[in-house]
Amino acid sequence: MLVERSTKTKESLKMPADTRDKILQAAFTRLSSQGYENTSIKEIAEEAGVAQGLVHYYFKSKQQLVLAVLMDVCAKLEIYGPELGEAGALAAFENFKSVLRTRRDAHNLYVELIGVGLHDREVGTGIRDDIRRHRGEVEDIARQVLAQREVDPGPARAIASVVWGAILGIIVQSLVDEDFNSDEAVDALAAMALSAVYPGTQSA
Amino acid sequence: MLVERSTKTKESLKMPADTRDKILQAAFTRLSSQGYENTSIKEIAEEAGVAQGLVHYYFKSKQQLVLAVLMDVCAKLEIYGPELGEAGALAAFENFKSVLRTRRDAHNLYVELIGVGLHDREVGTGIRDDIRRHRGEVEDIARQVLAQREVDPGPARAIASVVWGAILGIIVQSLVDEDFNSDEAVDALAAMALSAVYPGTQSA
Amino acid sequence: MLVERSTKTKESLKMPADTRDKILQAAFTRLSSQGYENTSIKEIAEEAGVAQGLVHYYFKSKQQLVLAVLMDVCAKLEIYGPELGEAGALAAFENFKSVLRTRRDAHNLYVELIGVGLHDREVGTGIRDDIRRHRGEVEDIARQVLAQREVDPGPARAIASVVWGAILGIIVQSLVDEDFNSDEAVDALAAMALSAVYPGTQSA
Amino acid sequence: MLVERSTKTKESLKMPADTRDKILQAAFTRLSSQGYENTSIKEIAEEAGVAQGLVHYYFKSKQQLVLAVLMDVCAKLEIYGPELGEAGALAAFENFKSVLRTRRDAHNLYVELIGVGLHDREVGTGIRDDIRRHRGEVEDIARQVLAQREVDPGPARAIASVVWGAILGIIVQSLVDEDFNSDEAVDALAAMALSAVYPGTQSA
DNA sequence: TATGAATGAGATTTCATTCAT
DNA sequence: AATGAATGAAATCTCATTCAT
Repeated sequence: MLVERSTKTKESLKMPADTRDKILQAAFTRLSSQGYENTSIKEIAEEAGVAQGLVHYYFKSKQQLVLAVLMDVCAKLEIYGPELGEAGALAAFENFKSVLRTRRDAHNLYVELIGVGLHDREVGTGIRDDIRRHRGEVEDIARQVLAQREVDPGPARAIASVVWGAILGIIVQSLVDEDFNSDEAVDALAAMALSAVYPGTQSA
Repeated sequence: MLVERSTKTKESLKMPADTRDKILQAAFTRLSSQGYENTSIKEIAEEAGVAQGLVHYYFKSKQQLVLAVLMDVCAKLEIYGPELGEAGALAAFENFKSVLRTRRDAHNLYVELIGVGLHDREVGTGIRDDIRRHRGEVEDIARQVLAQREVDPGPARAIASVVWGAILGIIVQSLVDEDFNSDEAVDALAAMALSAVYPGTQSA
Repeated sequence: MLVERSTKTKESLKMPADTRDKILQAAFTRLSSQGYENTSIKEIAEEAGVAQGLVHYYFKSKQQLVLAVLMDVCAKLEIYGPELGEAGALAAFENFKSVLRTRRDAHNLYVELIGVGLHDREVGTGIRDDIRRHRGEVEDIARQVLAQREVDPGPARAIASVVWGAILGIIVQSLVDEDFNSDEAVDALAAMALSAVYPGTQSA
Repeated sequence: MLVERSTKTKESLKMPADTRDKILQAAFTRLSSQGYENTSIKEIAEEAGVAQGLVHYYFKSKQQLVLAVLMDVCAKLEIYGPELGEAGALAAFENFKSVLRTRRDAHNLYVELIGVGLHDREVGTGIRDDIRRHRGEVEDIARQVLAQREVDPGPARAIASVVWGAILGIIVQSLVDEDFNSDEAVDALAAMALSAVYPGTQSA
């Protein structure tokens, strides 16, 4: 929606969206590298090159600002492509491996905000909805695969819970432990997810 | 309350450990329910029923106190029993299902401290070591199962990365989303983990 | 000065006086209900439905705006009618009883501005002049009554000080204390004022 | 209660009450001379010679501090002596005349806090209770006088409303208008109050 | 060991005012 | 006349930490 405003061809106009974006960018930069509580509004304003008060002009509170940043981040974590079924799943896992390397900053912020969300209603809701959305997407893929294999689609939800959980857990491990071999882990997850589709049917 | 200390049943010395524990307990209570940054030393002291200054007598800083609490929490998250091999794995998964319900407070704190650890060297190290230890234990079990089945134990580490990751991810989802069906998820994880042991060999 | 502008031929032009008045009205509404320091220019602008900057276009500063509002309010506190002498006094007291009910908002603002005026030169001057004017009007009536009764008009000023003081004090009590019986108080004041005219002559 | 602590003969003890009092004194000084909104916690701390944070250590908020100061001020406004009946009334009026000169600072603060109290629940309650108390005391005196004169004590409350109202109004006028002759006003009030006791009986 | 007063830095937030358009 | 983005100062409040007793 912000984009619409910047698509105005007349570049001479005051473009408040630019300022808002500058602040959002600055907030993301600082928050992802320093953490939620170690980042002050003052620092964000400095990073953005604007007066401190302006941050509150665009975002009512620090919480609201963080929430806006979170929404941006969530979008950046998308790992699914256009392909469907098993091919789509494999492509997504492949993509995830590279995202794990290129989006460390976003992951950093995301994981920290999970923690923040545990004690902050609004952030918590944002995180929860994002997790639900992602899990839902994984469930769709699982359902497609199960359909391809012509077996009971029942366990799709449970499988999605595990797969998305493992994705979260792999993200955490790769952030926390510099020695963690994330490629190996993602490959194993892919194998387990795709092979386990059958047995899951019986046990769930 | 202070009087208890005068029950110097053992050596004539005062027993500071009592006080220290009281503070640790209080810190855990408050931290797990309110979060790291929403909990002040003053509140912890009040919860423990001691003077504010005493907290700094036992713990050099808030960070050190949190670190000490973290160690306690890590111990509480143990899910493995004495059994070995596949039976041990199944028992651990069973146990995990109940721990998910009974240790919400510990999980809350743990997950938040993962976030804190991303920007705090000391907490980060504590978390990382704990995660490595857990993953190592899972790896041991995986190795036992693979041995039982007389197949290549090579993928044990990768499997452990996925399984422990999924455990973390399931913890997060159960904390964040009140509608999350964690039993279903753990059952699916158990099925995937135990059935997928074979295919993992080829793909990793 | 407002009048001059509105003497523009009539309705064909945009009527800035309208805007100015809108702002004044909005300021009165907010100030009287929220208080001086709890009301921001931004709120007043919103209440008036104009841009924030426009408030400063019409009023150099918040102080000036408040001063303008004060003038309006003062006019609204008039309690004297056209009648003279004792009849005029009685009518004024009667009128005061109903004003106490219908102008609570104006009284609210007035009383608060008395407080503000104690530490703000300009507001203080406005309040002082208004009080002097009111007291002068009371003094006129007192003088008429004393003349009617053919006694020394000397104590008129002192009586006015008391009567106007009591009016202020009754306003305050009726604002501050929801259980205050203002009718009873005003009746007593009327009785005391009119009966005391004689004895006052001796003691003052 | 604070006094008790300072009555400890051992003057070597840390006397927190001293610090609290220092802050209260400083707050009164600044508030009465600069006004509620023009006085910052920082200034009060400086006036008291303590760190800013200490003010919040003793008083949870600025509001609470002001409330505490208000209580002190209310005590200082007492104008009644030990005498009873008409003599007591006359003495109180006499006393009031000098208090008007000597307690300008307290009156300043009191009047401003009436204004503040209109939009601040807690301050408002404090003011209301104080006004009720004072009015009650005046009512007692009025009742004594009426009893002395053996007439109906019914109008005592109404008379008190007027007399205390006039006292408030005279305070305001003497603060706001440097030319106001307060002695003259108080004398007139005394005369009106004492002479009007009779007619009031009939009219109220 | 234990207390709690005292410190001082820093964080969020509010707001009157200015200014370019 | 009108807009609303932008500024910068200041205010309240919180808090980890220190220190004298």
